[in-house]
Amino acid sequence: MSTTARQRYAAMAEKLRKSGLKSTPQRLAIMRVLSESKRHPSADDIWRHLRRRFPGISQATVYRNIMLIKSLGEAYEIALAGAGCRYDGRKPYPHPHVVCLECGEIIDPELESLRDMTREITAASGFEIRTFRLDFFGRCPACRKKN
Amino acid sequence: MSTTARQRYAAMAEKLRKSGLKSTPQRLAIMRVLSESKRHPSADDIWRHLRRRFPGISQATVYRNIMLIKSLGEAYEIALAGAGCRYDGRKPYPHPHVVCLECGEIIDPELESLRDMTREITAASGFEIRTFRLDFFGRCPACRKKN
DNA sequence: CTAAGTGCAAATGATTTGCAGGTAT
DNA sequence: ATACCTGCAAATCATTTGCACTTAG
Repeated sequence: MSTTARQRYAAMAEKLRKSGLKSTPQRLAIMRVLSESKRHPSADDIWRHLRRRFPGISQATVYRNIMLIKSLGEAYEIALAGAGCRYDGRKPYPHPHVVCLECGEIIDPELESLRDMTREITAASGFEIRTFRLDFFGRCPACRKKN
Repeated sequence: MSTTARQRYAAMAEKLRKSGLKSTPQRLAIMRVLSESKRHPSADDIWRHLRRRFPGISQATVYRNIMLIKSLGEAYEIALAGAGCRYDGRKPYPHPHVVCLECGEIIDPELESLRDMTREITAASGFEIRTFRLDFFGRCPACRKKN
């Protein structure tokens, strides 16, 4: 693993400090969850998790801070169809996902062909590509064995 | 153009008839809009459009019928982040989109590299890929000229 | 001190559902 | 005749916002 959770958290907290905004306990705790979670948690997941330590924390605070952290460029929003959004604080930039339709597992593949595809689109459409969303859905190796 | 709006509408209406469900005027009108619109309309767009001919039509009817048409395999839901869903009745199967961040235009590119990418994912992850969502966002040629 | 942040509850906006009356087959 | 449908309004669900009260710097 090239970047550790600790490093991600430090980078987030540092960016926050530099921004001049306040480092509240709730805000830092949300950053910690985002930096550590490999599960692409939803706002609700984060809220539930933090209620242990901050019994009175409100969902509004979680949403507001996720929004802030996104705007600092330190979290990436994954909008999977149907359900609400999920967030990735470990790779805070657009990247492809592969989602298992049976167990819900999400993996982040490295795709050599992504560069080619972007080029192909630019050539064919004349668009200047800024970002993307690229999700594949199927059955993971474990679920393929089960059935 | 390989398939005309007329052909798409006929295919939809035919599938509906075969399903044993009723061919109500509202339902057929929604199919007509979906088969003709190149704009990937939202449920609200369709509702607004149909209010001319059906002054009392409700949004619920539009939503219920879009859901039905989707389940017949005759429309494809495009879940763009932020805004609500939009629908494609002309290509009722998964396909990539390129969306202009400024004017909202959506085009459907043909991507040679999609096959390669699917292969690459299968090889790298062991997933059996069933479907995908693939959206690129940027600025269209017209908007690039403006600024 | 005081701008920024928080909790709470009410507001949103897209979509859905319950129900009573209509309509296609 | 009778399922299936429709319109209406109320209900969801995730997310956002207004407001009065804290708190970090």
